[in-house]
Amino acid sequence: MAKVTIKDVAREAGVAISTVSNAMNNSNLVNEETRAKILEVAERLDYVPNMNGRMLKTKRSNELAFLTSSIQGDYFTTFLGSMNQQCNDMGYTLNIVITRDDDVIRNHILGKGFDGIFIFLGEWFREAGIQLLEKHRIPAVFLDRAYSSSRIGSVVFDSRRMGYQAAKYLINLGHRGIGFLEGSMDVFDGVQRKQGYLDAMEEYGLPVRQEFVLDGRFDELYTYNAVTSFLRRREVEMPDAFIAGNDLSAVGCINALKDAGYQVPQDVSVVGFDDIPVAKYLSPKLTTVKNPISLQGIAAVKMLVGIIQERGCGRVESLAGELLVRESSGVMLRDK
Amino acid sequence: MAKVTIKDVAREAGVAISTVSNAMNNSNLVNEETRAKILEVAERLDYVPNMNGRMLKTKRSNELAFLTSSIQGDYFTTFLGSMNQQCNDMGYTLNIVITRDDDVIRNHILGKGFDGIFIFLGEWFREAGIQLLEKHRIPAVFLDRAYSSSRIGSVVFDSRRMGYQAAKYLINLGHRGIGFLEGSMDVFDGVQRKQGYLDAMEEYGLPVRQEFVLDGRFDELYTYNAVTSFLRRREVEMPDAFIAGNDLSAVGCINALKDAGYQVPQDVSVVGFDDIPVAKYLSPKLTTVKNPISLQGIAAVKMLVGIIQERGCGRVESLAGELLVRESSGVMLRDK
DNA sequence: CTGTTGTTATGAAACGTTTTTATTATACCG
DNA sequence: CGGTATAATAAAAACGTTTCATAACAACAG
Repeated sequence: MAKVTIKDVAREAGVAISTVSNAMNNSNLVNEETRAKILEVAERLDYVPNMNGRMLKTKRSNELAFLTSSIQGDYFTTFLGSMNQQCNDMGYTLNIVITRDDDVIRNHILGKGFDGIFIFLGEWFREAGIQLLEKHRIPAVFLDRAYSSSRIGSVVFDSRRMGYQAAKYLINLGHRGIGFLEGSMDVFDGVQRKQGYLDAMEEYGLPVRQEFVLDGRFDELYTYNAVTSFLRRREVEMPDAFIAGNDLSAVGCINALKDAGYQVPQDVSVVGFDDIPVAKYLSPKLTTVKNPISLQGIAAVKMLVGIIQERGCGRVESLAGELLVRESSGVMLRDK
Repeated sequence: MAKVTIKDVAREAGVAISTVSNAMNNSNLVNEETRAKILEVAERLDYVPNMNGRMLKTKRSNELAFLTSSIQGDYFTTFLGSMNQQCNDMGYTLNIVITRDDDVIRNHILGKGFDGIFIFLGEWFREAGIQLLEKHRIPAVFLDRAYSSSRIGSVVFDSRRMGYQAAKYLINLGHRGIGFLEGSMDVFDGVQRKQGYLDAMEEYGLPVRQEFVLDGRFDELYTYNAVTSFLRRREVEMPDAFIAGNDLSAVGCINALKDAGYQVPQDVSVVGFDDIPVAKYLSPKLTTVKNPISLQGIAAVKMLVGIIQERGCGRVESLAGELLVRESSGVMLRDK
C-alpha cells in the first residue's frame, strides 16, 4: 500500500492540501466542521505527516541526538533512561546513536536536522568536532568534558572534588600509603579523579609514590592484571589503600588482592567510583562515590533545551556526588 | 552561520546543482576534474547533504529503528550493542527509541521514513500495531514475540525449550516439588518459559502444585516479596527447587530464602534465566540458562535487512540457549 | 557537409510538507 | 444596493535533494 500523504487526505476530504495542513496543526483558520471531517479522514487513512517534508520546511524537528561511543554498563543505561524521560517531558524525542565513526558523527551533527546534540564520545570526539559545532552554531551539551561557549555547554560530575573527598576520607581513617588506579587519561573523569586524589595528598603533605599509581583503564580485567603484577614485585612496599578510577576497576583490584592472599579491608582498603548496581552485592560491599547520573542527565536536557529555545546559553555545570561508606574500606585506625 | 546546501557548493564550484549531486553520489556521469573540484569545495564548506531533502526524493534512508519500552539492564545493552554493530556492518544506522506512547510509535512507524523497524515493546505494542505494519507494508522484526508474514518476521529465544530443559535438569537431580516463579504473562518469554516447565513436569508425570507457582514479574523485589509471603504460610509444604522467570527474579528468590533461614542449594535449588553478568558473582553463583542475546540481535538485523532488500521474507527464527550449572542448584540426590 | 555517437553538463520536475498570499463567499452597514 | 470588513478556503512558492530528459560539444563515419 502506497504511503498516504497529505494529498490523499485532501482529495478524500474534498479540500485543498493547505486546508488539511492547517487543520492538522490546530490553526484557528479552519472551520470546525471542516476540521472534524479532515481529522476523521486522516484517522481513517492512517495519515501521519511525513517528517522529512515537514522538517524541510520548518527547520525544526523536536528531535535531539545522543551521540555515544558505547552504551555498555549500567552507567549508560541510567543516563539514557533519565535523559529520555526528561526529553519526552520537554516535548522532544531522543535519538540514541552509538558510533565512533567520524563521518557518522558529522552526518548526525550537520545532516539530520537535529535541534541539538548530546555528546558522550570521549576520545572519539576531538577539537575538529568542536570547530564544526561552533562554525555551524549547533546547540550541543557535553557530558564528558568541560567546555562552554554561547551555544555549547557541559554538565559534568565533579570528579575532582569527589576524588579529593575519597582520598581525604581514607587519610582521616589513618591511611598513608594510598595508591591510585587511574582510568583512561583521555577521559575527563579519569583526569579529574586523579587530580582530586593528588590535591588531597598534597594538602595533607603525603608523598605520592609513583609506583603506587597503576593504570587501570576503567576496566575490571585490566586492573586485575595491573594489580596482580604489582603485587608480584615483592620488593615494593604495600599501599594500605587503593582508590580506583571506577567501580569496575575497584572490583578488579579487590579480586587481585584476594587472589594474592590479602584481605579487604583488613589489609587494604578499596574505594571505587560510580556506585554501579552490583556494588552493594559484592563481598565486601564496595565503598564508592555515588555518581548522580540521573541528575546529570536531567540537567543536561534542561541545558540543551534552554540553549535551543534561546532561554539560556552554554556554561559548565558541575554536580557533586556522595561518598557511600560500605565494607571495602575503613578498618584501619591511626595506630596500625 | 546559515546551513550550507548543495546550492552553495554549486555556486562556489561554478557548476549546476545536479552536477554537484552527481559528483557526490559517485555517478560516472561527471568528469574527474570537475568532481575533484566539487569535492574540494564541499569539503571546504563542510557540506553534508540534508537527509530530509534526500529522503524526500529517494524514499530510502538506510536507517533502522529499534523501538523498545526500556533499556534498563544488561539484557538490553547486550542486545543493542550487537545489533548496532551488525547494522553498521550492513550499511545501516540504528536509531534507538525508548517509548511506550502509541503516538510516538505510530510516528516512528509511518512518519520518519525508516527502512525497517525492530520491535521490543512487549505489552506496549498490540494487535492494532501489527495491523498498521501490515497495511502499510513496513518491514519489521519482532524480538519479543513470534509472528510472521511476508514483510514481518521474528527472532526469539526458544524459551519454551529451555524452560523444559531447566526443569528436566532439576528432575534428573532428584527434585520433585519444583516451584515456578513466573514472569509477566503478557511477555512471550514469560509464557514460553512456564510452558516449558509444564511440559517437563507432565512428561515426567509430576503434579504441578498451583501453590508452588508464584508471580515474580521478572522483578527482584516483587519476587522477594512473593517468596517471603509464600514461606510465611507455614502450613504449605516446601518446594525443593524453584525455576525463576529470569535472573533478577532468581536473585529475589534466593534472598528471600536466605532471609527466611533456608540454604541454597542445600535446602532449595534455584535456577534462573538470562545469565546476567552479576550471575557469576553472586553467592551462591547462579545456575541459569544463558540467553544468546548477541546472536539474537545479529540474526534479527540480518532478517530485517533481508526483508528490506527483498532477499528474504518474514519467518520465525528460534534460538537455543545453554544451561549453565553453577552453585545455586544441584545438591539434592535421589535419596533425599 | 550531414548525421551519428559518446561524453559532460544543465534544467526542470518531483518528493511532502508549511506558510504566505490570493481568492471567494458571507455578513454587515450606511 | 454598493462598499467593506470578516471568515474560510485555495493556490503557489519554498525547503534541499535526486533524477530524468535535454543540451552542448567534440569526434568520427559516411
